Amino acid sequence: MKRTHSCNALRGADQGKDVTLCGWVRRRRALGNLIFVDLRDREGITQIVFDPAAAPEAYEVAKDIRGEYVICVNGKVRSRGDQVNKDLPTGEIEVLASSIKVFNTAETPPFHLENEDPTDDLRLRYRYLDLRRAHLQKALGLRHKVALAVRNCLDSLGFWEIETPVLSKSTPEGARDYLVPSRVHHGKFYALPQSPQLLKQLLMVAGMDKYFQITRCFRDEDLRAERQPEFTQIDLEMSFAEKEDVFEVGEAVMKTAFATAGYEITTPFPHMTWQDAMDGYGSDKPDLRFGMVIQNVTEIFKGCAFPPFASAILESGSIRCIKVEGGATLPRRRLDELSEVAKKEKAKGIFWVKYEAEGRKSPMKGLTDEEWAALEKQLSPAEGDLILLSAGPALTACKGLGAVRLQLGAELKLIPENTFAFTWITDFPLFQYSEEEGRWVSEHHPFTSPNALDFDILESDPGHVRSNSYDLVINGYEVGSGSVRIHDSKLQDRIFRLLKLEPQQIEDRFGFFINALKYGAPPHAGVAFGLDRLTMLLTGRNNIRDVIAFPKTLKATDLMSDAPSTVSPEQLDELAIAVTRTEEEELQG
RNA sequence: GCGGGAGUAGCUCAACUGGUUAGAGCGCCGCCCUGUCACGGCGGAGGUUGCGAGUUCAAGUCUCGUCUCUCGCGCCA
Repeated sequence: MKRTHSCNALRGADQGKDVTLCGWVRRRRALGNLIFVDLRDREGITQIVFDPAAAPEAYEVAKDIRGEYVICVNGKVRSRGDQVNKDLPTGEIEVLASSIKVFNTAETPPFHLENEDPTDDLRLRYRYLDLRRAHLQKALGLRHKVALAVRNCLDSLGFWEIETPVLSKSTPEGARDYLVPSRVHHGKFYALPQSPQLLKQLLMVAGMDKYFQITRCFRDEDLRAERQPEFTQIDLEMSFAEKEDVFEVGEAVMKTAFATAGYEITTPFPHMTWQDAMDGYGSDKPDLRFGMVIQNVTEIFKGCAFPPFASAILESGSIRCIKVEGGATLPRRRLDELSEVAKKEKAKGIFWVKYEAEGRKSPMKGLTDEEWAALEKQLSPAEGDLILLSAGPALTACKGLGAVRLQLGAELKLIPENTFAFTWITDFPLFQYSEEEGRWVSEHHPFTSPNALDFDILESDPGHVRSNSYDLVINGYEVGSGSVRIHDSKLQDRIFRLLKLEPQQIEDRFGFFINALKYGAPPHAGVAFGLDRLTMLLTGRNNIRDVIAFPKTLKATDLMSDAPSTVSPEQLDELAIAVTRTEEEELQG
């Protein structure tokens, strides 16, 4: 029996057709001498009827089928008359079975495929069953469509998809690498790419002009809800391009991706400097779906007698605040909790002012009438509002309030559903001082071009050098990241030296790359978008696992196949590798 | 590495202040039922309360340790 239709294909107009459907038994309902089966495949559900009067042999077989059996049914489409099932696209019809073939039986699944998500470990252990569930089938279908549309979009813009190796060279600046031992060269290792960064730049040197690749990247770092050890990037690079050119391409890609999911979006996207993002939202990935912008009120409290403010200003700190509309109803206990949230970001805790019917209420004592008046002039609080203030170094005060802002945004339901707020964040600092390593390290990666305006302070004031880089932020998620690259080997060398890399280290790790820059490297720029996070946003989920077929746990294990696992002594010997301690030994102490 | 949450029947959960034989819904098995679609009715099976110690006359419940999953911080150029 060859399948003629999907389980979501048949409609009222198909009445009388002979069809063959294949799929899984979603549910069987036996009513004495009549059996209904909901047959499910990737596309949808069709009701099958087994009637002993019409097909006694098929009916006998159908008596014994159970949930998740794999069957093929031959039959005739017929109308359900006035018994339409409005919940199904195929609800107007059913198929009266004339014959049935059972391809395979199935054990009772360990969880209900129709209900809410069961616990995560169970889902991952039986991922092949979890994937039969509608939301995952939809997500993977959409992911495919998005990737396809993006490929076509980039092709139409003149980009070529070029593959780069997965077995590549370790580049210890940045995230931990996944290593692959070499059998041929004992003691040497390949690394799985954290991104195809250097190779795509070399493709620019090679004259490929416009490159893209939808490719897997690997980072051996601790995981989060939106972070997996291996993930897929829409990676692209273009020659003779400035950041505006990358924005244009990136916006075209986003427009295509969102259109695939049925969302019309507006381009170009707004821009915001890193400094403005930190000042206004306390984050380099601000969620712009709601307001509650952080304000600077330092000027108002210059010379203030309130000790926490006075000492903050004395230490050249800053006083920042947010106005929480309708927040005056928050109980004292909740305000204390929010203060803890701010403290987790190393802020000093927050002070509050409530505007109630009886008037202003606040534990802050010793503020003058002028100071109150100035604060209220700037924030114009209405009755029922709450003002939260944080004093201290500007960055930590903002980060603390930013964390509070996010919690309140969710708690007070200020975040509209099904909306997308896009922003390019620009002008990141190029370097960040690492106390741990006692040197400046790249904020982004060491191939990022500094802002030309800051060339002359590169060595003298590295902390204030801005980079020619940009992130695409959507709804508080970093969905893309890119930069204009350094294409001058002398400048690249200067950056490496500034990062205190030894000449020998530079030569060993990046020598081939610096060398390539000497052979006619064009100016170039690029960006990479996270396909997983993008699809996650498009499906309205908040976990990346829901758009990946076979994801790993937060501890980077695969519960289904039990990877990672031990290997045989023979395998290790062939690689000249000795395991000095195992997880089990470490656990025993 | 740090902090929070969860772990009780196949699944989702309940079990008060430590106290009877650890329950419910769904699922599963059997019988009945010709228009169901979360079918219905009757009956039944099913438990090492994650694991290990401890306190107690008595532990699902309290204490300590540990494992797994998860959320966040650090980390993630």
